[in-house]
Amino acid sequence: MNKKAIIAMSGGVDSSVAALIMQQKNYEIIGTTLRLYDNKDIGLSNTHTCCSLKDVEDARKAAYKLGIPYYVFNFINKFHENVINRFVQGYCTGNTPNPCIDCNRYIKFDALLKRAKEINFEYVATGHYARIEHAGSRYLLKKGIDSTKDQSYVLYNLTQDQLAHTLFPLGDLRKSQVREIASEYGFANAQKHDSQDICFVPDGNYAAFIERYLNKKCPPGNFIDTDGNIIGKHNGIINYTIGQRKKLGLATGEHCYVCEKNSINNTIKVGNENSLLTKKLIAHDLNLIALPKLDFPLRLKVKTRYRQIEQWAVAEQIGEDTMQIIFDESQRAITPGQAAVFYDGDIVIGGGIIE
RNA sequence: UGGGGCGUAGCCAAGCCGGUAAGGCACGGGACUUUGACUCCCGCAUGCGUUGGUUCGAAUCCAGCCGCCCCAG
Repeated sequence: MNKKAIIAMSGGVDSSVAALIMQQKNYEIIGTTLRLYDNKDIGLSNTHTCCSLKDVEDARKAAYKLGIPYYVFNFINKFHENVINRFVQGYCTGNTPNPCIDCNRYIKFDALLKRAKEINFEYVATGHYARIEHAGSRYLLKKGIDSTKDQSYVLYNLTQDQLAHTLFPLGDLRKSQVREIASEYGFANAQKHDSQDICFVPDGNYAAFIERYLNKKCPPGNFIDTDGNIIGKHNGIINYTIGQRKKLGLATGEHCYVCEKNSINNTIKVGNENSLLTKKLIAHDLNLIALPKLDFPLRLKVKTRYRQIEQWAVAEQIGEDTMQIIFDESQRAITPGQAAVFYDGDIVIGGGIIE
């Protein structure tokens, strides 16, 4: 009997091709799109057919072409609770969260995987550019072959059990190949543009989203320089993130960057480029993949944001759930709330949240 | 009131022995990007406090007026 897999189909070219490949590998598959929010929750009118609704139609079309069953699963409550809420709370406490990481952690590879098991499907497959390898006693998460598209960073939270039941059919392919395959097969979305921005903030204005969600304005406060002098007014702490230069409105003669956010005093400290440099970070909420625990300091590479080349560092586990990272070279704008992900070559050792 | 100095874009600022408004910051737009940022590219004063004058030509020279700053009584 064929193995059974649920394919998470976003309506994009990647997950469509992922489904095609799974089918060609003789898995018994069904396609599904996750309903994560109502249009009205994200400030779009119900009649607005852009974004999520359009994507559902694209996914349905792809599934129809493949001749596979297709369902829409409702995860609105879970998404609200575990992704949107954490996102909003993160910003309000002065952090800069990455909601894609939470969505993978709580929705795609937790809620969806559980749903799959309930209906006797062994695997969840997605269109992520990453690879999973069963090596010895452990499942390893590795970078996708296409380094420009690698998404292992946003998947560092996967557990051994989740990895055992997850498939990434695109991990060995390049994006250009995926588009070719889609084109040859005749998927309508073969040339569809890559998604960008946070999915529940389609206009990119996440600060306006937060204020709408909380139904209150985030209070303005002071910009202070590195000596503590007040040098201007900010529009609310959620509008800024560490390392940000634009939209500060501070004409000091040189570039000014956010280097610290204080949600208690509602102040934002700004300084020059050099004041953003740090060699050390502490990450908590750890998930280790390649090994259960780090028994001794390990030399590896670390990414502190999605689009970044990994940097050499030494990692030392200093608590049950805490990792200390000391970089060889100073890093620019290490940002609380973002994830630090540890790599040994192509292998994801694990990761945690920067504090 | 007398003496001195200064008024160029949202901010700072060059130009000032006349020849048709540098630059930086800020801001706006675009590129990049499946998070927020960063980065890169493009744009950004028909006008130099104001009114006249001299001149082929004035931010630049001259005069009046307005405003601000400093010193002195």
